[in-house]
Amino acid sequence: MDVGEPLVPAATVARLPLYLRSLEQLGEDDVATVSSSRLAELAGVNAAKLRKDLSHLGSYGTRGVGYQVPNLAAQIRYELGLDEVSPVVVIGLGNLGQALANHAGFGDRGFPIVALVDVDPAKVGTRIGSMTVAHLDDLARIVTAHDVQTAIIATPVGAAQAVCDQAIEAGIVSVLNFAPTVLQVPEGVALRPVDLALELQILTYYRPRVGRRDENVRLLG
Amino acid sequence: MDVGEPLVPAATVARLPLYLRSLEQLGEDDVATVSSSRLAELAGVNAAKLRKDLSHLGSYGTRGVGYQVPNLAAQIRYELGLDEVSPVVVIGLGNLGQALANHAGFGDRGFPIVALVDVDPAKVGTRIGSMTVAHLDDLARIVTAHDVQTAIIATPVGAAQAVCDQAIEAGIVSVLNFAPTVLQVPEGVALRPVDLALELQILTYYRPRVGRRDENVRLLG
DNA sequence: ACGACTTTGTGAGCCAGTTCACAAAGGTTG
DNA sequence: CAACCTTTGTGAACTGGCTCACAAAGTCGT
Repeated sequence: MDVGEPLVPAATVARLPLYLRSLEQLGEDDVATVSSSRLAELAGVNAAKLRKDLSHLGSYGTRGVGYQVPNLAAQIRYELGLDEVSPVVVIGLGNLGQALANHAGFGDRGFPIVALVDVDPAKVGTRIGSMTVAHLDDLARIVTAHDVQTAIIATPVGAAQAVCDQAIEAGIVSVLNFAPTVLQVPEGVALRPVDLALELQILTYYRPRVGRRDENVRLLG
Repeated sequence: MDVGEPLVPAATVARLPLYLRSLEQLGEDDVATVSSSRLAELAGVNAAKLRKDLSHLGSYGTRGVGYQVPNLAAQIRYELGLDEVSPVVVIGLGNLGQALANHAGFGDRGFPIVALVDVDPAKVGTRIGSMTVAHLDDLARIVTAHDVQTAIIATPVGAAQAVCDQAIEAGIVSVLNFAPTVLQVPEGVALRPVDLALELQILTYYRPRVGRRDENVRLLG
């Protein structure tokens, strides 16, 4: 477990930010150390799973005591690549895009939004929050100027693939897609889809309903 | 595979809305029938997996032809419980909450937002889109009046658990949580967390980086 | 009516991820 | 300093989900 570089399983990677979130909350309360069982409780996962997850990043807790809160947080940040700030561009400024542009949660957690882009002439040039909307054609210039690697796509479905292609062409290597459609990206580009209505649809299945087996009604990852 | 009621695996349930989305797109183009391989391609999954998923809902395709598009869509809708419209209330009208309130994607897909709720006196009484913001204290009344079962929580972290408890008290049985914190809900209430910054953090791990193993750079569910 | 072709539905094997349970490691106390 | 207590790190068993591959079922052209 430390040959070359240990490979972290996808399921673990998806949970590391969750642990980090809890650790940051603990840090704000000046808690110096935390046990796996307590941290697992905060993160809403099983303690054994948490320990196994942490073992993948070669983390050192102290037996009998637990983990150093700031220490472990730093290790997770390093592993995820969060040790430096990642500027983000938002593409598509409909309702959702505008909200995401204003959403403080991104900047607070290391993803400042540094540019906004759209194609609609009615939107280009207007100000949203403290930024001016640029035209999609300027994307390549913006990406280079701000060294942006991450794009949030919030365009209509019809435009999403073309916009995505253009963003990758401009140098984007990491895409968070809010358009409810499947995007194709070349090898070497990271993509994550987020479909808000789809989440509600999943919830609906688990919502208790009459005349249906409802044993499996519970919370889910 | 049809004794009593077949139980659908969680992984399958999470994909059904994805299939439905593709089917609805096909339907708009008046495509009558689709093969598993084509549908799988559209949904971005493996064809065998798609067929196994559909087999869980006892769906009948025709060998040599494929699936009837409207038919299969209806079956998935039924299985998920989407055969009737589910009104939703948004709680917490900061930046994100306001955007979600205006987001057309919910109403379009069967989840009309029928009420907005906040505690801030500066917000209560103001209009957002076509709705007036009500006070959190009115939640129980609203839930009963509109027969709302689903709440979207978009409050700050500090308020989220209390608000969630209150919503459940008021009769909510299905919660989509945008506050970046773990919520506890009683048995019988369905909960799904959505943490937008967390998605970016996961992306960051898979984004190609120098001086790091980067073999596993690809798209992920 | 029959043969060629397409595509489904699924058994079997496989792989990843989860849980269990415990030995080893460190701290702490008398 | 030794016995005790807590908590980690992990091997081993297990579970669920994924993929493969193919027989069965159906269509379509002739």
